[in-house]
Amino acid sequence: MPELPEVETIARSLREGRLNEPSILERRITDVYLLWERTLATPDPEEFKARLIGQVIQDIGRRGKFLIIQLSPDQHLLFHLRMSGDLILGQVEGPPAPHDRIILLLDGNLRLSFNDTRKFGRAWLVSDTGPILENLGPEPLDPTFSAEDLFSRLQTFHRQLKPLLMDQTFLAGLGNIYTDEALHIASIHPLRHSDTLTFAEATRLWQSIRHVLQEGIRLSGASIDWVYRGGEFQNHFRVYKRTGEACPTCGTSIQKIFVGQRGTHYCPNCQPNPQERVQY
DNA sequence: CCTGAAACCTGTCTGC
DNA sequence: TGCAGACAGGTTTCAG
Repeated sequence: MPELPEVETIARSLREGRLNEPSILERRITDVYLLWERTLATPDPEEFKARLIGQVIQDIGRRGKFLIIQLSPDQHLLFHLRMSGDLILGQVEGPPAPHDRIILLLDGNLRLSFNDTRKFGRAWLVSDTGPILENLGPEPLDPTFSAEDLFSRLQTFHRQLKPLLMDQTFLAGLGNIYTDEALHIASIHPLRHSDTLTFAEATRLWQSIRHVLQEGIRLSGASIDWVYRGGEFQNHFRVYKRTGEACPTCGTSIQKIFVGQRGTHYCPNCQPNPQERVQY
């Protein structure tokens, strides 16, 4: 499921609570179950359990698509949800749900489950988040991330624009949905090479990236298929999963192509193909 | 340096 | 109905 807005939505709901769900702040971890070993990246299962039990949750944050649960100044529990991961909080009742991979029991009869159908997700318990997070690019919603920053970074590479935007070392947080949406709003073709964008185009792209991410967060993320629940950004897609439907801007039929092995949706009128532009 | 393919997984949907 | 194949919100690794 998760791109930046979905991870941010989960982080906020765990931190602040929401309807019928309490905050997990200040809760103590009373027990740990590892139901699928490969979900745990580090440390080994025994140490994982021993170091977690008794810890109290101090804060919940996010960096890119990583969800970060801070337990103490030198104990951080990180989750990456990859394609199908989710964190589900509920009362302890009955057996684990299908696809639960890691379960934390919290005081107050609460159960925090890392549920992940496709088993791509990972968890890390580390004293220092540096090695895991240090290669991530800037946070797109950080107030210090400017259009000038994006423009200069784009000029550093001669790469297809969409895969570059989804490269987490270039920019942290965009995935397939929000990249397609941002490129459509900016009227830029996904196959443009990054160093061909003008400053005006880079500025439009910067604005559209921040806009779609903020809208995604405002709408509590996108809920598609069997994964995730609650968000409604999926009702506001302009191009994603709308192949053959009318472009909301000009009415042209939305096209789907593959870019870097990922399904890519765009409007051939609003986002002209660079290879078809007449060269003088 | 850049691109594409494959791998890691399970579930759903489409088409024959 | 059954079954093969394509595809899905991500990332890593390898070949060319």
